[in-house]
Amino acid sequence: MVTIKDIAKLAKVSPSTVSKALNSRHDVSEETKQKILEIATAYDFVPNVFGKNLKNKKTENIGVIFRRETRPLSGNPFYSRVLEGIEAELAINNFNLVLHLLPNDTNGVIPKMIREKQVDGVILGGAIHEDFIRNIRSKKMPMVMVDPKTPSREYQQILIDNERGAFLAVQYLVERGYKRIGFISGDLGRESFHQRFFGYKKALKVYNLPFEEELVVTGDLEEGYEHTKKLLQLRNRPDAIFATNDVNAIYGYKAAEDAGLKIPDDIAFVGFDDIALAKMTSPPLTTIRVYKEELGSIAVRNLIKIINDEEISTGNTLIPVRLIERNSVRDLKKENN
Amino acid sequence: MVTIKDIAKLAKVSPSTVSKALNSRHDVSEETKQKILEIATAYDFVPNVFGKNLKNKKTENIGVIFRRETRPLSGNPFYSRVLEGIEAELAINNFNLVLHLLPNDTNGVIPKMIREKQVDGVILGGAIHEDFIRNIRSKKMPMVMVDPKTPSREYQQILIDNERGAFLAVQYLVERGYKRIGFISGDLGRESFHQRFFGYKKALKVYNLPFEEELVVTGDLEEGYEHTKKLLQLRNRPDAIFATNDVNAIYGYKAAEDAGLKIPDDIAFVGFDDIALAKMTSPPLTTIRVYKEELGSIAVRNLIKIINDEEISTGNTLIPVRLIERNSVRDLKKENN
DNA sequence: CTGTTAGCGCTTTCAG
DNA sequence: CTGAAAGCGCTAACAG
Repeated sequence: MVTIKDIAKLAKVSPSTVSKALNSRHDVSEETKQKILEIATAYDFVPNVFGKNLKNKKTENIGVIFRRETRPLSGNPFYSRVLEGIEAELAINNFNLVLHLLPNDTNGVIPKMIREKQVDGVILGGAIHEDFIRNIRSKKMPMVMVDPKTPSREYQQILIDNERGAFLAVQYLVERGYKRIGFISGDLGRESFHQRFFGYKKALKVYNLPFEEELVVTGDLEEGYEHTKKLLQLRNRPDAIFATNDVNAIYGYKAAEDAGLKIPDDIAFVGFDDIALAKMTSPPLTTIRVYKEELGSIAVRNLIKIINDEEISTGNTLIPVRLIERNSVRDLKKENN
Repeated sequence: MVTIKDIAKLAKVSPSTVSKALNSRHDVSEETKQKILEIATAYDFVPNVFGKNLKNKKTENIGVIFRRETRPLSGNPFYSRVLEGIEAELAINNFNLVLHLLPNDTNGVIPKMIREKQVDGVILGGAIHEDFIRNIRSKKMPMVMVDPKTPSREYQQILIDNERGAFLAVQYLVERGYKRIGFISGDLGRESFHQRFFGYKKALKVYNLPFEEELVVTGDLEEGYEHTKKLLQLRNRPDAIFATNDVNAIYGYKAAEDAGLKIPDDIAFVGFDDIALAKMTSPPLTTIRVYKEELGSIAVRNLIKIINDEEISTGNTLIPVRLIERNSVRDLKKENN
């Protein structure tokens, strides 16, 4: 292991001069700096992070904490994409990504990396328990939350434009002639779903459609099958279903098929998230695209700003969404002409 | 930030005694040790990793490097599960997980964590380029490879029992009366697929079925649609298809449907991997289950042994597989009676 | 512009 | 059994 001392000896200067040269300080002559840099590269010198960090109290590590979802289908396709966005952005900014997955039974144990202060900041994602968040915050660690379970003004949050996404979905259906639009969703206690519900109601109001309690079924993240079944058993069943996540929509497909209905001929579906699977189903699912990598990338950029004190550590960032048209909705109006 | 010095002062002993007490050295009296430990907990003392590591040259970090696949569907469902297995096992062993995803255009740049020696060892996964692996090995970093693209005896590999898996799949079909079994796969240059091909041929031989070149179609990871289509256009089309990964099988479903065939009535499918999606398709896919978390967990355990010099750094570990019976194959024999 | 000195927090001799 | 001293690799303050 070649150290700064070795380089100093080779360059016939003092270690501090080497340090200055390597860190592009201004109090070194261009000449010696060049010589030192040459030798450093020649000997493949890499500064020891631990020596460095002991001094500057910077780790160049960012912690990423996601909740591990029980059902692999629900959490993964979404969060693994967010993670990719985070990873790419961190790599660009020369940070290491230290990953920790939280067991579902949030046992409140603070992860090693936080306890031992091995990260300069942390990004949280998924339905993380409030107690855990409070624990982290008590450590005064810079932090950013991606798609939080509950809203808060006490730390930075990167949010999906859920309300608008839901509005777009319902609007799309209404404009194509659908009038009884079912709503199936995971627990509305989760902020994202709550906002999507709000967008759904808002669209109904804007288009003068009645809001009917019986068309709303919510519960577990992946109960789309049961939810859809319930809606289909109504005396006056919906002609379309808006699912607040794609996984639920896809389970809904199955319920519709089992009930002998053809999609989109007998019933239309619109999802939310645009997971990879959405375009592989038959028919491919019309859905609201969430820019998952973007969420991750913005989270990183904001966190870095907080760490560098360039930005206050609260406030929200809203990531836009977009409707992706596929084949799970037909245009009733066009066909009626 | 409370340091070992502070604790020393509070306990009225020297810093070195505190260090000994905290590390359960034997040259401290039980009495002082207890006192120190009490104070340490009372003041919520956590040793500074950087001070520690500067001394011991241990980082308590393990690097995990996966190749980021272009098509999210192919790599993710498999590797994100392996990653979960790795994470859980590392957490148990009190290591941090430092994640790095390799761009597809392996630009040969060594990740920061390796360059700066911030990890004690590294786990590689996915179709990683040979040059990159060589680069890492030149750093003399302990390493373990999960499901390697190419075999090697120069480092530890954690392998799936691919040959047996493929054998089981084909055997299952043969025993149910299938005689013309198509084989669709990603590139056979990838070791896992090559072994599955071997298992396929072996089973045919054991059951005295002819091996027919025209029934084998290989290529890109997710060309299952095209591959299946090609097989279905044969004058004498196969009565079953064995796909070396579930994603291909599921694309194959679509090709079969588009050709007006019912699964499993007109054609049977068996996949490989058992990704979460496999049981959600219609019909649910019979496939070979790979214990993905297990792969990750074993990788970690072996790597730790290598780091601790308890095990030589070469050799393979084979993870067993199992056939999961669902509804994409019917029993031709039973029905013929 | 350069080098000396001190110190980040911890561990490890080694003398007492 | 305890503590003083030295040092891991690096940086910063301050003389020169």
